[in-house]
Amino acid sequence: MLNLSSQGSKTLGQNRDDVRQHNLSALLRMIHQSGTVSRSQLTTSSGLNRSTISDLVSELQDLGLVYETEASATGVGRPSLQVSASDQVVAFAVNTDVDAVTVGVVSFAGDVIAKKRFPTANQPTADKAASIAAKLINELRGELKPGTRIVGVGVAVPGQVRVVDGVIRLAPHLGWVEIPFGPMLSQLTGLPVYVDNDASLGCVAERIYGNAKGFTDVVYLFAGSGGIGGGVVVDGIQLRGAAGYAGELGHVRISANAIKDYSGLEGTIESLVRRDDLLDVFKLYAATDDELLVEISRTQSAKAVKLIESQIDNLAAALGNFVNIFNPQVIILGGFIAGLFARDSERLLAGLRANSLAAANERVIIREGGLGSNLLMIGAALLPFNDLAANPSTTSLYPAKVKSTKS
Amino acid sequence: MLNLSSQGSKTLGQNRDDVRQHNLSALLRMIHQSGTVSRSQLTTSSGLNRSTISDLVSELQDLGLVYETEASATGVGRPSLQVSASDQVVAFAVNTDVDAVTVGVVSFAGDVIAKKRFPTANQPTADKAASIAAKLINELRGELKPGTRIVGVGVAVPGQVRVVDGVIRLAPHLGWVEIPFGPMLSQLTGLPVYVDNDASLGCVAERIYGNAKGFTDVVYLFAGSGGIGGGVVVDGIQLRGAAGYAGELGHVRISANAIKDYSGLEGTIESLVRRDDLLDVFKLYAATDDELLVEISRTQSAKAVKLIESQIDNLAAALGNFVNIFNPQVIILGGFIAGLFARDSERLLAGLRANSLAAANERVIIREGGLGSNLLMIGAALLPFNDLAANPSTTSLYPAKVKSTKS
DNA sequence: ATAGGTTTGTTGCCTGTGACAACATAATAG
DNA sequence: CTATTATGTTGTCACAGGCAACAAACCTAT
Repeated sequence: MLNLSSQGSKTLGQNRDDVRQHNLSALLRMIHQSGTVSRSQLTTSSGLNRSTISDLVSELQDLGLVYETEASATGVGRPSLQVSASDQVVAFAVNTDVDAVTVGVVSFAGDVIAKKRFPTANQPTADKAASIAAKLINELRGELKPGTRIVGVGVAVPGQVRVVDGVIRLAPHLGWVEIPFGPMLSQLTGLPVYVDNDASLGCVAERIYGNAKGFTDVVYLFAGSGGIGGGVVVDGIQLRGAAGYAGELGHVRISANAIKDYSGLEGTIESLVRRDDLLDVFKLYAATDDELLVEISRTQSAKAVKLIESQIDNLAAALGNFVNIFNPQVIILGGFIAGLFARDSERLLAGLRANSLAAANERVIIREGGLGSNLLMIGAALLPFNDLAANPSTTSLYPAKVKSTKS
Repeated sequence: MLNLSSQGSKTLGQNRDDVRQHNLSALLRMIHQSGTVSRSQLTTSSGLNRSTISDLVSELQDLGLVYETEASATGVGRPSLQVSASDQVVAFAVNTDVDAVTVGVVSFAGDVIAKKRFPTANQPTADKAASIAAKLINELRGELKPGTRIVGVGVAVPGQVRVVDGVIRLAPHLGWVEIPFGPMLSQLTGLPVYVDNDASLGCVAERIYGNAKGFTDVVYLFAGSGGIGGGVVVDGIQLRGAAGYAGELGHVRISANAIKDYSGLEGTIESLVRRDDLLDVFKLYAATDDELLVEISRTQSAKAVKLIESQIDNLAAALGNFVNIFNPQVIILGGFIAGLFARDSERLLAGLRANSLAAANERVIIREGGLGSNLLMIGAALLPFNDLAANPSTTSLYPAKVKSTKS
């Protein structure tokens, strides 16, 4: 019941059935990512014929994945029909964090319909987290409108995930090692479960719905209480590597410093740009990100400023590396490092220029993330949705109400 | 006359003509990369029907790109026809280096048919290099067998290249800045010219013909007198980035050290793992790579050993970063760093483990490059050949003998 | 040798898919 | 109200690949 998403298209040969699937899939992906598109837009951007689009869209409609509405006229000529992603098709998004398990319902149109957060006293064990997630999923499943169909469950985990089989190899903050979380949750819910690293999913979410929308080459860096995670999109495709561990940007070494990070590596960004250090200097304990960002932006304390400048310099060195390695169009910053950038963007940009090749850094755009608290819900839900978009006519969907418990 | 190779397949829609092109292209790529394949192998690995393969192969044959031969029987059943890449179709490969301009003739089958090296006293200017390259190309062009057809010219440059238009942004060792080398050479030869970074091309060459053959996720690192360059293949596709500057692995910072590398960046691998330092300690001046490798392998001098160990440790830190970032299946080392690995592979592997996440490093294979002195010839020739393979029926070829000079 | 089995090449026919053209429909412009 | 423009719809067509039947070339066994 565990699926692996096929994103790298290695179509060596292509028989004729594949063409239909490919076109169906391409259209569905466009509709999914836009939410709503007109049929004429689909025609122009796909290069297919009007009549073909008509045929394909009605097939997607028959599958219940999209619906058409008449649009009010905007110009000359007959107004084109608007095609929208169905809000009757949903995925569950799960985020297992140190202090809570969060489950959301995300529609195929990209909206977070519902969200439940279950706080935990300490880091939950994997078993505990799985049963909490399953419980929340079942509650939310019961609250769905009748007729709603479920694609599957996407899980965002702060750790290294073997994507093919949903095994969490190491989640240092949770203390999880070699946990087959995907199969576990699949067993409990009877739904297909997909698991990936949280920052990688954040990157993909920002690329499709957020501040990296429209770019093909994106570097994403997220810094939270659990260290620094990263994600990369190369030529429009998520960087996964051989087994799915690629994009561990927080553990990139930039210094011979012997301070270790949460995964035991020395001199990495994660070890040098620490949220706790900021909290210490501000004498804040257990602050929210918003409170921390306010302090970063307004502090005048010499000690705090010095720390901030040091963190900016280290961040700049790391970003310089990423620019040399990936030559991205845009770098998205999430978490408190976005605050560092906001505090002194000139210093960060100067450091970036000093640490990277001119040709590669001359056009890089640095931005904060744009998706806020729904980032991981949207990102995790993209896992099942991507699989649906890849095989629109063969992916099986699951009903809102559970009739019989099947494993 | 300057072409840009289309490797990232962003086929949103797909009309029916595209299918034929796609299949033709897929077959041709298989034949190109294998040199010779049987038709039955093409059938099984493409998934297409026997009759379709027959049809497609005869079209490729009509285009003069491949030819068929009868094979001696190897087992039960009718022996399958062998399909080979034509050796009547060639590309020129150019390498502009500090001490010479080298031009080779590479057949579509992957063999280096001829090679001419033109030594230069100092670093040549770009104009000089272009005219030398054009002269060598014209000489070699005259020596081609009649009937040979030319796909184009591929240029490997030690520097940052904007791939789309063949402009060399910065080649520090050559002292070239903002040189439209592609258009210049295209003007002089009347042939389409493709330009890319040398190490990136080396990576692709190793992946297709060398020691990374068959792998989809490859990191390549080459260290020579001109510093350290890198190339990356992700999910079977060359990492290029937004403008083609991606993969500058030599300029990745691993230390806060203030030593600058050839591009002016501090604390990078290129600044810490230097060929000149080794030459100094061995009291070698202007040694060849082979001589240097012998010294590295046999030296017992305490000072030399200490330097080697320090270089290995720095190399390990860099490779650890790449493992965390790319999660590759294999890392290929070229130049004198292959000698470092051979000298003490245990130390390098231990350092790699200390500097990367266990999940990502557990299956990495480290190897030396396998293509030797023809590496860059083969790599550069892949640029025009890739374009040919992408559009087999529409790419125009050029005759061996120049009838009229056309710009 | 000869027959039978196996694998592959070839040929003719069929099917599915998208292109295309003609027409219908719905908006704007005057 | 007509002309123009853009889009949806319908029927026909072309073409690529699948498929089945047959032929060809190899091996093995008797």
